[in-house]
Amino acid sequence: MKLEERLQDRTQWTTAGRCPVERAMGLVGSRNAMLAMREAFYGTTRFDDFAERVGMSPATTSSNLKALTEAGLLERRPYREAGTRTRDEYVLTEAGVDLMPVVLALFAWGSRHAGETPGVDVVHAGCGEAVEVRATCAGGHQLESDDVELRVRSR
Amino acid sequence: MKLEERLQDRTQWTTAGRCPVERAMGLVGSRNAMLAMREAFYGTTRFDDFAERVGMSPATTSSNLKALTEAGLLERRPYREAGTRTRDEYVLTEAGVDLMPVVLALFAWGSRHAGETPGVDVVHAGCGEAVEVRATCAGGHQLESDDVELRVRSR
DNA sequence: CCTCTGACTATTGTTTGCTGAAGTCAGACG
DNA sequence: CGTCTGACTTCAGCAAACAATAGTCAGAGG
Repeated sequence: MKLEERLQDRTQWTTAGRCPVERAMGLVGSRNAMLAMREAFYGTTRFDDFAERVGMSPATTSSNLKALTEAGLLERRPYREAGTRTRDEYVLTEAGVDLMPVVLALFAWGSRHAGETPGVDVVHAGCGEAVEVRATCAGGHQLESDDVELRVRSR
Repeated sequence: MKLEERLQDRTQWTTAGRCPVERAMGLVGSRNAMLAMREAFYGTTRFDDFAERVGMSPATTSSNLKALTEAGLLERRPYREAGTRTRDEYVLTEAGVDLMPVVLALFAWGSRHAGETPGVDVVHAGCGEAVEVRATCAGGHQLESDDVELRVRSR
């Protein structure tokens, strides 16, 4: 990765919450919060299912779902099954869906580098090929590490 | 995201460290560990620079760099500046470079959804266009959330 | 009205991540 | 030989994340 000249001295601007990576990690930076988002992508919507599938206590489930809802990644929506009362389910918002590249990139990295064979793959539903997460520019060109540059926002 | 039929009942397989996302979060799941990786992408290699730019104490810096090195994301390499003694620097390994999509995806998501304007953009060094992180299949097709499916690994 | 279920909340205690300050250690240089 | 610097390590302590258990609460069904 390259840095624009005036960013070379980065002791100043990287700290103190200026970095988007840092702010993102503040929201989904704990293990269970990220796993809750993973579950949301897997289609989980109910409180007890989040708790069981992530393997976290109800208290942790409650605080994580609340934090993710307040951050705008999940939305509470009332639903009703026949013969039961109205309940709330947690569904992904647009901002939540936007986090999918992060989760898929973690999945891909974990499959390649973190220990034993996972047993589960993420594939393109159409062609069955493995899903990869790549950086592209607006033109659609694939980028390598060296093609990426950090710049101060122009305006 | 879709799930293969035999994965529909996922109370079993999602827990107990079977998921690559979970294993990945075990390594870079803390805020400072991820920020240390961000710094490595920004070109930081020295102990004190990691500490200052991430904003973490030397103790935390030490344990994070050690953990990342043991996990194979960073590598210690001796270097020498004229007139000083030999020192070690921390450089990205191949596995470390592979994590770039995760960091870029967090950067992109944070820029769009996490609060104030970041002031810094990631762009394609060649054309200056913003970098996006997208899921693609091996054929290179861009995938939306609905195009992605989870399957049990065949062999 | 009582029970049952899904969805929580509250309490207690433990573990992990982190900070701040102080100390160590190797070797270049005066 | 003593100092200085970069790169750590050690220690004490705090705060957040988390687990385990128990309790609450709303409403449908009996």
